[in-house]
Amino acid sequence: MVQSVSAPKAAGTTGGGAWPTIGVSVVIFGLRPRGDSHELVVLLVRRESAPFAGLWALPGGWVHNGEGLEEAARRHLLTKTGLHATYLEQLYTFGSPDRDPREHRIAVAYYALVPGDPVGLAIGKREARWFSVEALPKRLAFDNHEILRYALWRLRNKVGYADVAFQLLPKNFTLSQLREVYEVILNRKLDPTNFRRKVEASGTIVPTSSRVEGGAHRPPRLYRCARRRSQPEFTPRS
Amino acid sequence: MVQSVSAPKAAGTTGGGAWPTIGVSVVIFGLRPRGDSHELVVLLVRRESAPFAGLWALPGGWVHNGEGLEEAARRHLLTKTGLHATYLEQLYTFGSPDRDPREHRIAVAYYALVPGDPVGLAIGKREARWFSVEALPKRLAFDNHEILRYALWRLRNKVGYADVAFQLLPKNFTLSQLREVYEVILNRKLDPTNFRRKVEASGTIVPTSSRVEGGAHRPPRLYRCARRRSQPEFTPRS
DNA sequence: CCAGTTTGAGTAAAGGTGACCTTAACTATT
DNA sequence: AATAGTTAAGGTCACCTTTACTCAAACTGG
Repeated sequence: MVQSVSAPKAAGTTGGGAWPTIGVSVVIFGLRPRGDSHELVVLLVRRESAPFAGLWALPGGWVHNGEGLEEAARRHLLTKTGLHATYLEQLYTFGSPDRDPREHRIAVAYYALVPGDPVGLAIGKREARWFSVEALPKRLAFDNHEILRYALWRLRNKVGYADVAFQLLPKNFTLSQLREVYEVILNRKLDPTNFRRKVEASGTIVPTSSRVEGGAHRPPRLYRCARRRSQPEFTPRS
Repeated sequence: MVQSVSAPKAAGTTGGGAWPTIGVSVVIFGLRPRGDSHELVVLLVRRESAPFAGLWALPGGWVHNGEGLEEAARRHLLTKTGLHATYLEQLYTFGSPDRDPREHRIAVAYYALVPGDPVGLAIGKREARWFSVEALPKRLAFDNHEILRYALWRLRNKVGYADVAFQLLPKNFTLSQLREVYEVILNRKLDPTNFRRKVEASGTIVPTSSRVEGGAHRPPRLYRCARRRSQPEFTPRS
């Protein structure tokens, strides 16, 4: 029953901040064509004001009172980038007192996957850009480098045991496309035959009747995800 | 710089709450003798004041300004129970606006493992008790039932691929003891021979020169964890 | 019509897992 | 003193999964 009357107000140097404030940060993963292949990219926005003005940062912001965390993440995702994420999962909560020089601000980090080739961003006034995960800016605002590193680690892990790769593809896809997603995320080549057998046995994809014609090779069959909207295997509702 | 001046208030009883407040909750797992075996138990404290007065709840409380999240979890763990956890890992952040009837309070949940047989608690004034995970109170305060369910799910998953089981045992232990920890957590019998082979091959334990004498059977060798203080495989520093 | 590509299917070796058997070493009982 | 009962510790075998590799099918472009 520790109840403080003074609400957190732009605390930091001021003596008024009794409790940490809270916000969300979203690591948005996408797939971008690169040569005859693709690369894994993340979306960063340029900070306009202090602290870290001019540096690139993860999209995010405040959590309103009465607003759920995932709801807040979706809101910032949409208003800052115009993107709809098909997949959104809580990552970790970063709460080091010195991660924001102004005040003790806790960030609940999420990561999102957006399907297709998200080249055009419906951005607002903010400058936003996709960065290859292999060529990130040297310095990012706050502890965003650490958040990103963790998100990448989690995605690479998760792709090994959960059906999360579809979320980066359009509704229908060939097995080659799906395999390429895995290859890009894991950063290594996979055997086409073994990959096919594994994913077919897992029952997570369903063959379509249509094929892709026009290639200089045998026309591949199109597949779709067996159960659309696959969410995290255990989703706390709160 | 999404600094909304008009903050949604309606923050519980206090009129000043523009943003959600933040706290930590800790799921503390222990091992308790039961018959000639053991059972997995969690520590709950009785709430003295509203809301949910009289109900059992997870230990926890506020995060101070300038205090790290894990630091806060350790503090509440120690002051409310007198226990030192050998293992502490962030679980999930629960932020549903209606999880606390008074105000929007976000809870960063941790789970902890305490070694040995933690029968005696150095509790303060609060009433605290160990509950078997098989016989929890019907109703818990807040969304603590959900947090607990998730913690148990995570522990059961984690024990399959990470070396966390040692954390519930004293420094030296026999393979039978270690196996029993797995059996209790997973709630099923394991083949002693196959378990031995697997854990020996994993290289996570080191044989000691000593054995346990006095049993009505061949004296078992004592082992210890290969790398003590095994922390989460990826530990964000922030 | 042939070269080149990817699709899609199959096969054999290697490694891990689960079920089961056997011996070792000690205590308690007869 | 012998024996039954217990768990420790080591081994084997069948089965499944993974990995590496081979090969035919189907299409396009020259």
